[in-house]
Amino acid sequence: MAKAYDFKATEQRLYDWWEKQGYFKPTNDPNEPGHDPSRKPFVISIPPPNVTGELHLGHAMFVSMEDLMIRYHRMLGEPTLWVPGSDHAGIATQLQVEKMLMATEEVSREELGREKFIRRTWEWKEKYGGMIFNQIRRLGASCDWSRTRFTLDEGLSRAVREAFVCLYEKGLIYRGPRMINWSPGLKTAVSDLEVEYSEEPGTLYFFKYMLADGSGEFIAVATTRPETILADTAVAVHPDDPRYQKHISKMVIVPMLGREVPVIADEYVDREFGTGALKITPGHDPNDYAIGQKFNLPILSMLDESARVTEVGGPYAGLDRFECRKKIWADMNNAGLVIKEQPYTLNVPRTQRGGEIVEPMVSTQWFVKIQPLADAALAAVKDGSIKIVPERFTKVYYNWLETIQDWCISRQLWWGHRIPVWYCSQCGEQVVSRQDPTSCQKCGSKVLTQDPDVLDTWFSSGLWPFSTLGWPEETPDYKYFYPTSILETGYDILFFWVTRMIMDGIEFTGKPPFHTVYLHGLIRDEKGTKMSKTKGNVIDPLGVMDEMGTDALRFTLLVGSTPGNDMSLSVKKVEANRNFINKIWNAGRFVINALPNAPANAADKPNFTLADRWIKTRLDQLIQDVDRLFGQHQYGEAGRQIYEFFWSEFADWYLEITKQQMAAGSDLAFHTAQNLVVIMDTTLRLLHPFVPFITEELWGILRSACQQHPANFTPPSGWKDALMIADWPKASMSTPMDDAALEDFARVMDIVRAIRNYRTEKNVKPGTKIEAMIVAGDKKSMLEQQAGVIASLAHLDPQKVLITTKGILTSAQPGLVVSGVEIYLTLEEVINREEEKQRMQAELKETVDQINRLQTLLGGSFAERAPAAVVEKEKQKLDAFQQTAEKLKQQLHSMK
RNA sequence: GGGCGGGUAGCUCAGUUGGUUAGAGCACAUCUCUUACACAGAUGUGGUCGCAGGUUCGAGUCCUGUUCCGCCCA
Repeated sequence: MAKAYDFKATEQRLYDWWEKQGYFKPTNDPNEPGHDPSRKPFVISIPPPNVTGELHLGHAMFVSMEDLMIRYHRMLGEPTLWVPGSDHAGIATQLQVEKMLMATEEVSREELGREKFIRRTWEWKEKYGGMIFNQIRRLGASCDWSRTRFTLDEGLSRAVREAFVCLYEKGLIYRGPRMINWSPGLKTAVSDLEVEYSEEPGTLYFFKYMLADGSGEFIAVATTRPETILADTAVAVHPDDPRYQKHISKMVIVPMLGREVPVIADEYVDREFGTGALKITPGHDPNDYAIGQKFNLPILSMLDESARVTEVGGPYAGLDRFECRKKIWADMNNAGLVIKEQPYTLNVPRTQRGGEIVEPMVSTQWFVKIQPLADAALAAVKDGSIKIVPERFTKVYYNWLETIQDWCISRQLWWGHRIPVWYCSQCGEQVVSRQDPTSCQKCGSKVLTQDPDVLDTWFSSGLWPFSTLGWPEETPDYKYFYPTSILETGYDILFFWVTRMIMDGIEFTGKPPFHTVYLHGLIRDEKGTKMSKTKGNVIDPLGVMDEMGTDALRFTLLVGSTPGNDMSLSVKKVEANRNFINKIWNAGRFVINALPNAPANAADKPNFTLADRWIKTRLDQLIQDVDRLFGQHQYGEAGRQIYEFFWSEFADWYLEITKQQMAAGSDLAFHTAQNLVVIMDTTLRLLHPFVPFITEELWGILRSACQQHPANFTPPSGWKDALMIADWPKASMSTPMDDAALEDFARVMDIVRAIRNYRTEKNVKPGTKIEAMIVAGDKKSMLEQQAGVIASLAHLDPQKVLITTKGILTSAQPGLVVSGVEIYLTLEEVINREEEKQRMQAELKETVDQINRLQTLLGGSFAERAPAAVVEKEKQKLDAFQQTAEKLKQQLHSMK
């Protein structure tokens, strides 16, 4: 075995082997004979990455997290399925392909035409769409690739149609002109969720709305967008505002256009803002739209799909929206209508993709009437059918669903699921159909035109947990694996995706699509800022894996994060975990190399040493803790505990001690070897969901090393063909735990640490073996048995370690007092009596401080009110401190 | 404006039924190539747990207020 773990020589090989062996496929497959439907499966559907996507840390996070869950449940023996797939990402993909076509062939989408463009996009998808999957494989993802799905596949497209038609038939989908968010660059509508607001410096423009009665009076109005004056259809004031009451119901003149519009009164108007008078543009502002509806105002659209001024804008027609703003303001200035300008912070709506300014516009689009679906989704969480982890997101979920608006689902794109609606050019009938119709159902005309729009990508993603399993067909997969178990994803797509899946799941299948939603945090750079390409602070997970290995990255992501909280990632952290991986390797190497040195068999039953008992007890505790933490979705904490156990207890202490036990030969060596195998095997199992590669590799070597040994050292559950399908550990020992072993070993550790500390303080070379006497009182026999252990770990001369009941000092030697025992080290050459006295006095002072603290504590109401066990614990501490103080005093006295 | 999260060692972060001397990694200092590992071992330095109150025998942990940072929603 190599001295350091070589992940490069391991990862790909193991992954291919796992896959070839079929381990990623579920056991108890419903499509195979002998399927038992009563066994409960564990199922996750992957959050589908975009086909355009390249692996980033967000992917690495969810893959690591979900693979952990999947591997854990697989080892628990459950039929386990992780369904992979990707989504077609309408806008992103279309943009990418357009860009590519422009760059390589200088041809635009429009020049190519819809059909050809779609064909080219499919070609592009076939070529590059699998890239992300290969990158996900590198992370060790144990998903069932034979069940890979894509949202535009035939089956999933059928699901989309079914869903659309179902909703339509129930009256939950409608089409009509509404105020929507329009992206002039992409020339499509986007949903409310796809708009992000950013605070930006802008200007508040004050101007005059002249009264139409020729009186020369005017109403001063402030706006952030002067160009929209062109589409104003009213001026609104507050009904109780004394400044404007006299103007209510009069007409005013739209600047530059001369149209007359009414002055209306509505309590919506904020008297404090601007001048207290508001221009109303129902065609270009969501709030004004609502007022327009209320007062039945005409809606004027002064911008076209490219955000250029329409004929509504009269002389300004044809201008871009921002050019128009400048021009009209200049003209108004010349006309004496301008009052002033003042700096103002705007809340600018921008598209999530591309970042251009979104234009609120009235447009005819398709919508889902969402409230009925939202109500059901709310109920599912409220009644506990679905649990959200961490729980605090439940509130966010409620709040969003309670204030939800109808969902604009049509997009003016080509890449996506085309809306299954046809219009008859003869009679104007609207045909909504699961199958492409050949003739109009009303007049029989064969001249039908399909709606040109496609559906929002999230419309298909919302069906994902069941569409991937075959719905609307009642396939064996759907029947057995649906509903799924846990939905794991980042909290940033709680609204986009999670709530939609819940709504759709309940609506279409009658069941919540999963029982638990686990949300992880976002990954930021080491300064805690969001990673972005423009900032150049992106850490590429592939690069990290190339450098440090997959396991190091996975462990960092899994253990460095707590549920729902963002984490910052730095290469340093990954490096630390790379070191841990190497530690595992070397500990494993030690165990494996120890096996040939163990005798072929033992003459007697094991007579476990204190160290053996201690480590096994600790292992049992660990197993229990890990199970408990996994049960609470505290995966990171579980990983930290395994790490601590492995490094600070197993490797630092137990392995060191077994060197002696192995060297002793005979039965002790045999049972030690066996014990080493048990601990190693068990920790590898516990670690496997976190770091699958190193553990699988090492476990395989361990297994063959065991099998080469005459005694075989077979674990109770036998050797499986692979660790990834091996059994999850069970705590072996009965309760109560071996508390005596924990306590005694803690004492041994204290003694060893005290001696090491003292040696370092006195600059004793590690090679110098020193003589020691330990005055152990009633711990004599226990410590006598541990004398060898203490000697070797503390570098004492094993021939000259004396354990006694009482101190029999030949000379006044300085001693250490720890854990109720006194330690006298023979270090004549380095002893400075004054120094020693000072050290001991300092220790005594500290001890006395503790005694005082505890006496005060125990003398107060604590002793009466606190639980007896807690009080007892403190009493024991006091007792120990008192003994220590007594011993220190005696020693100081004898040094005089 | 409403909601949520965070503020713990120089840095990055754990600390989930409140238990009385608050942990890790990194960094730093000293020593050691002791036959698993220098991607290591040993030892050490370092914290009034944002601030102010409160509940409690006991608060990093619960409550109230407050400040700063971040996020989400409107």
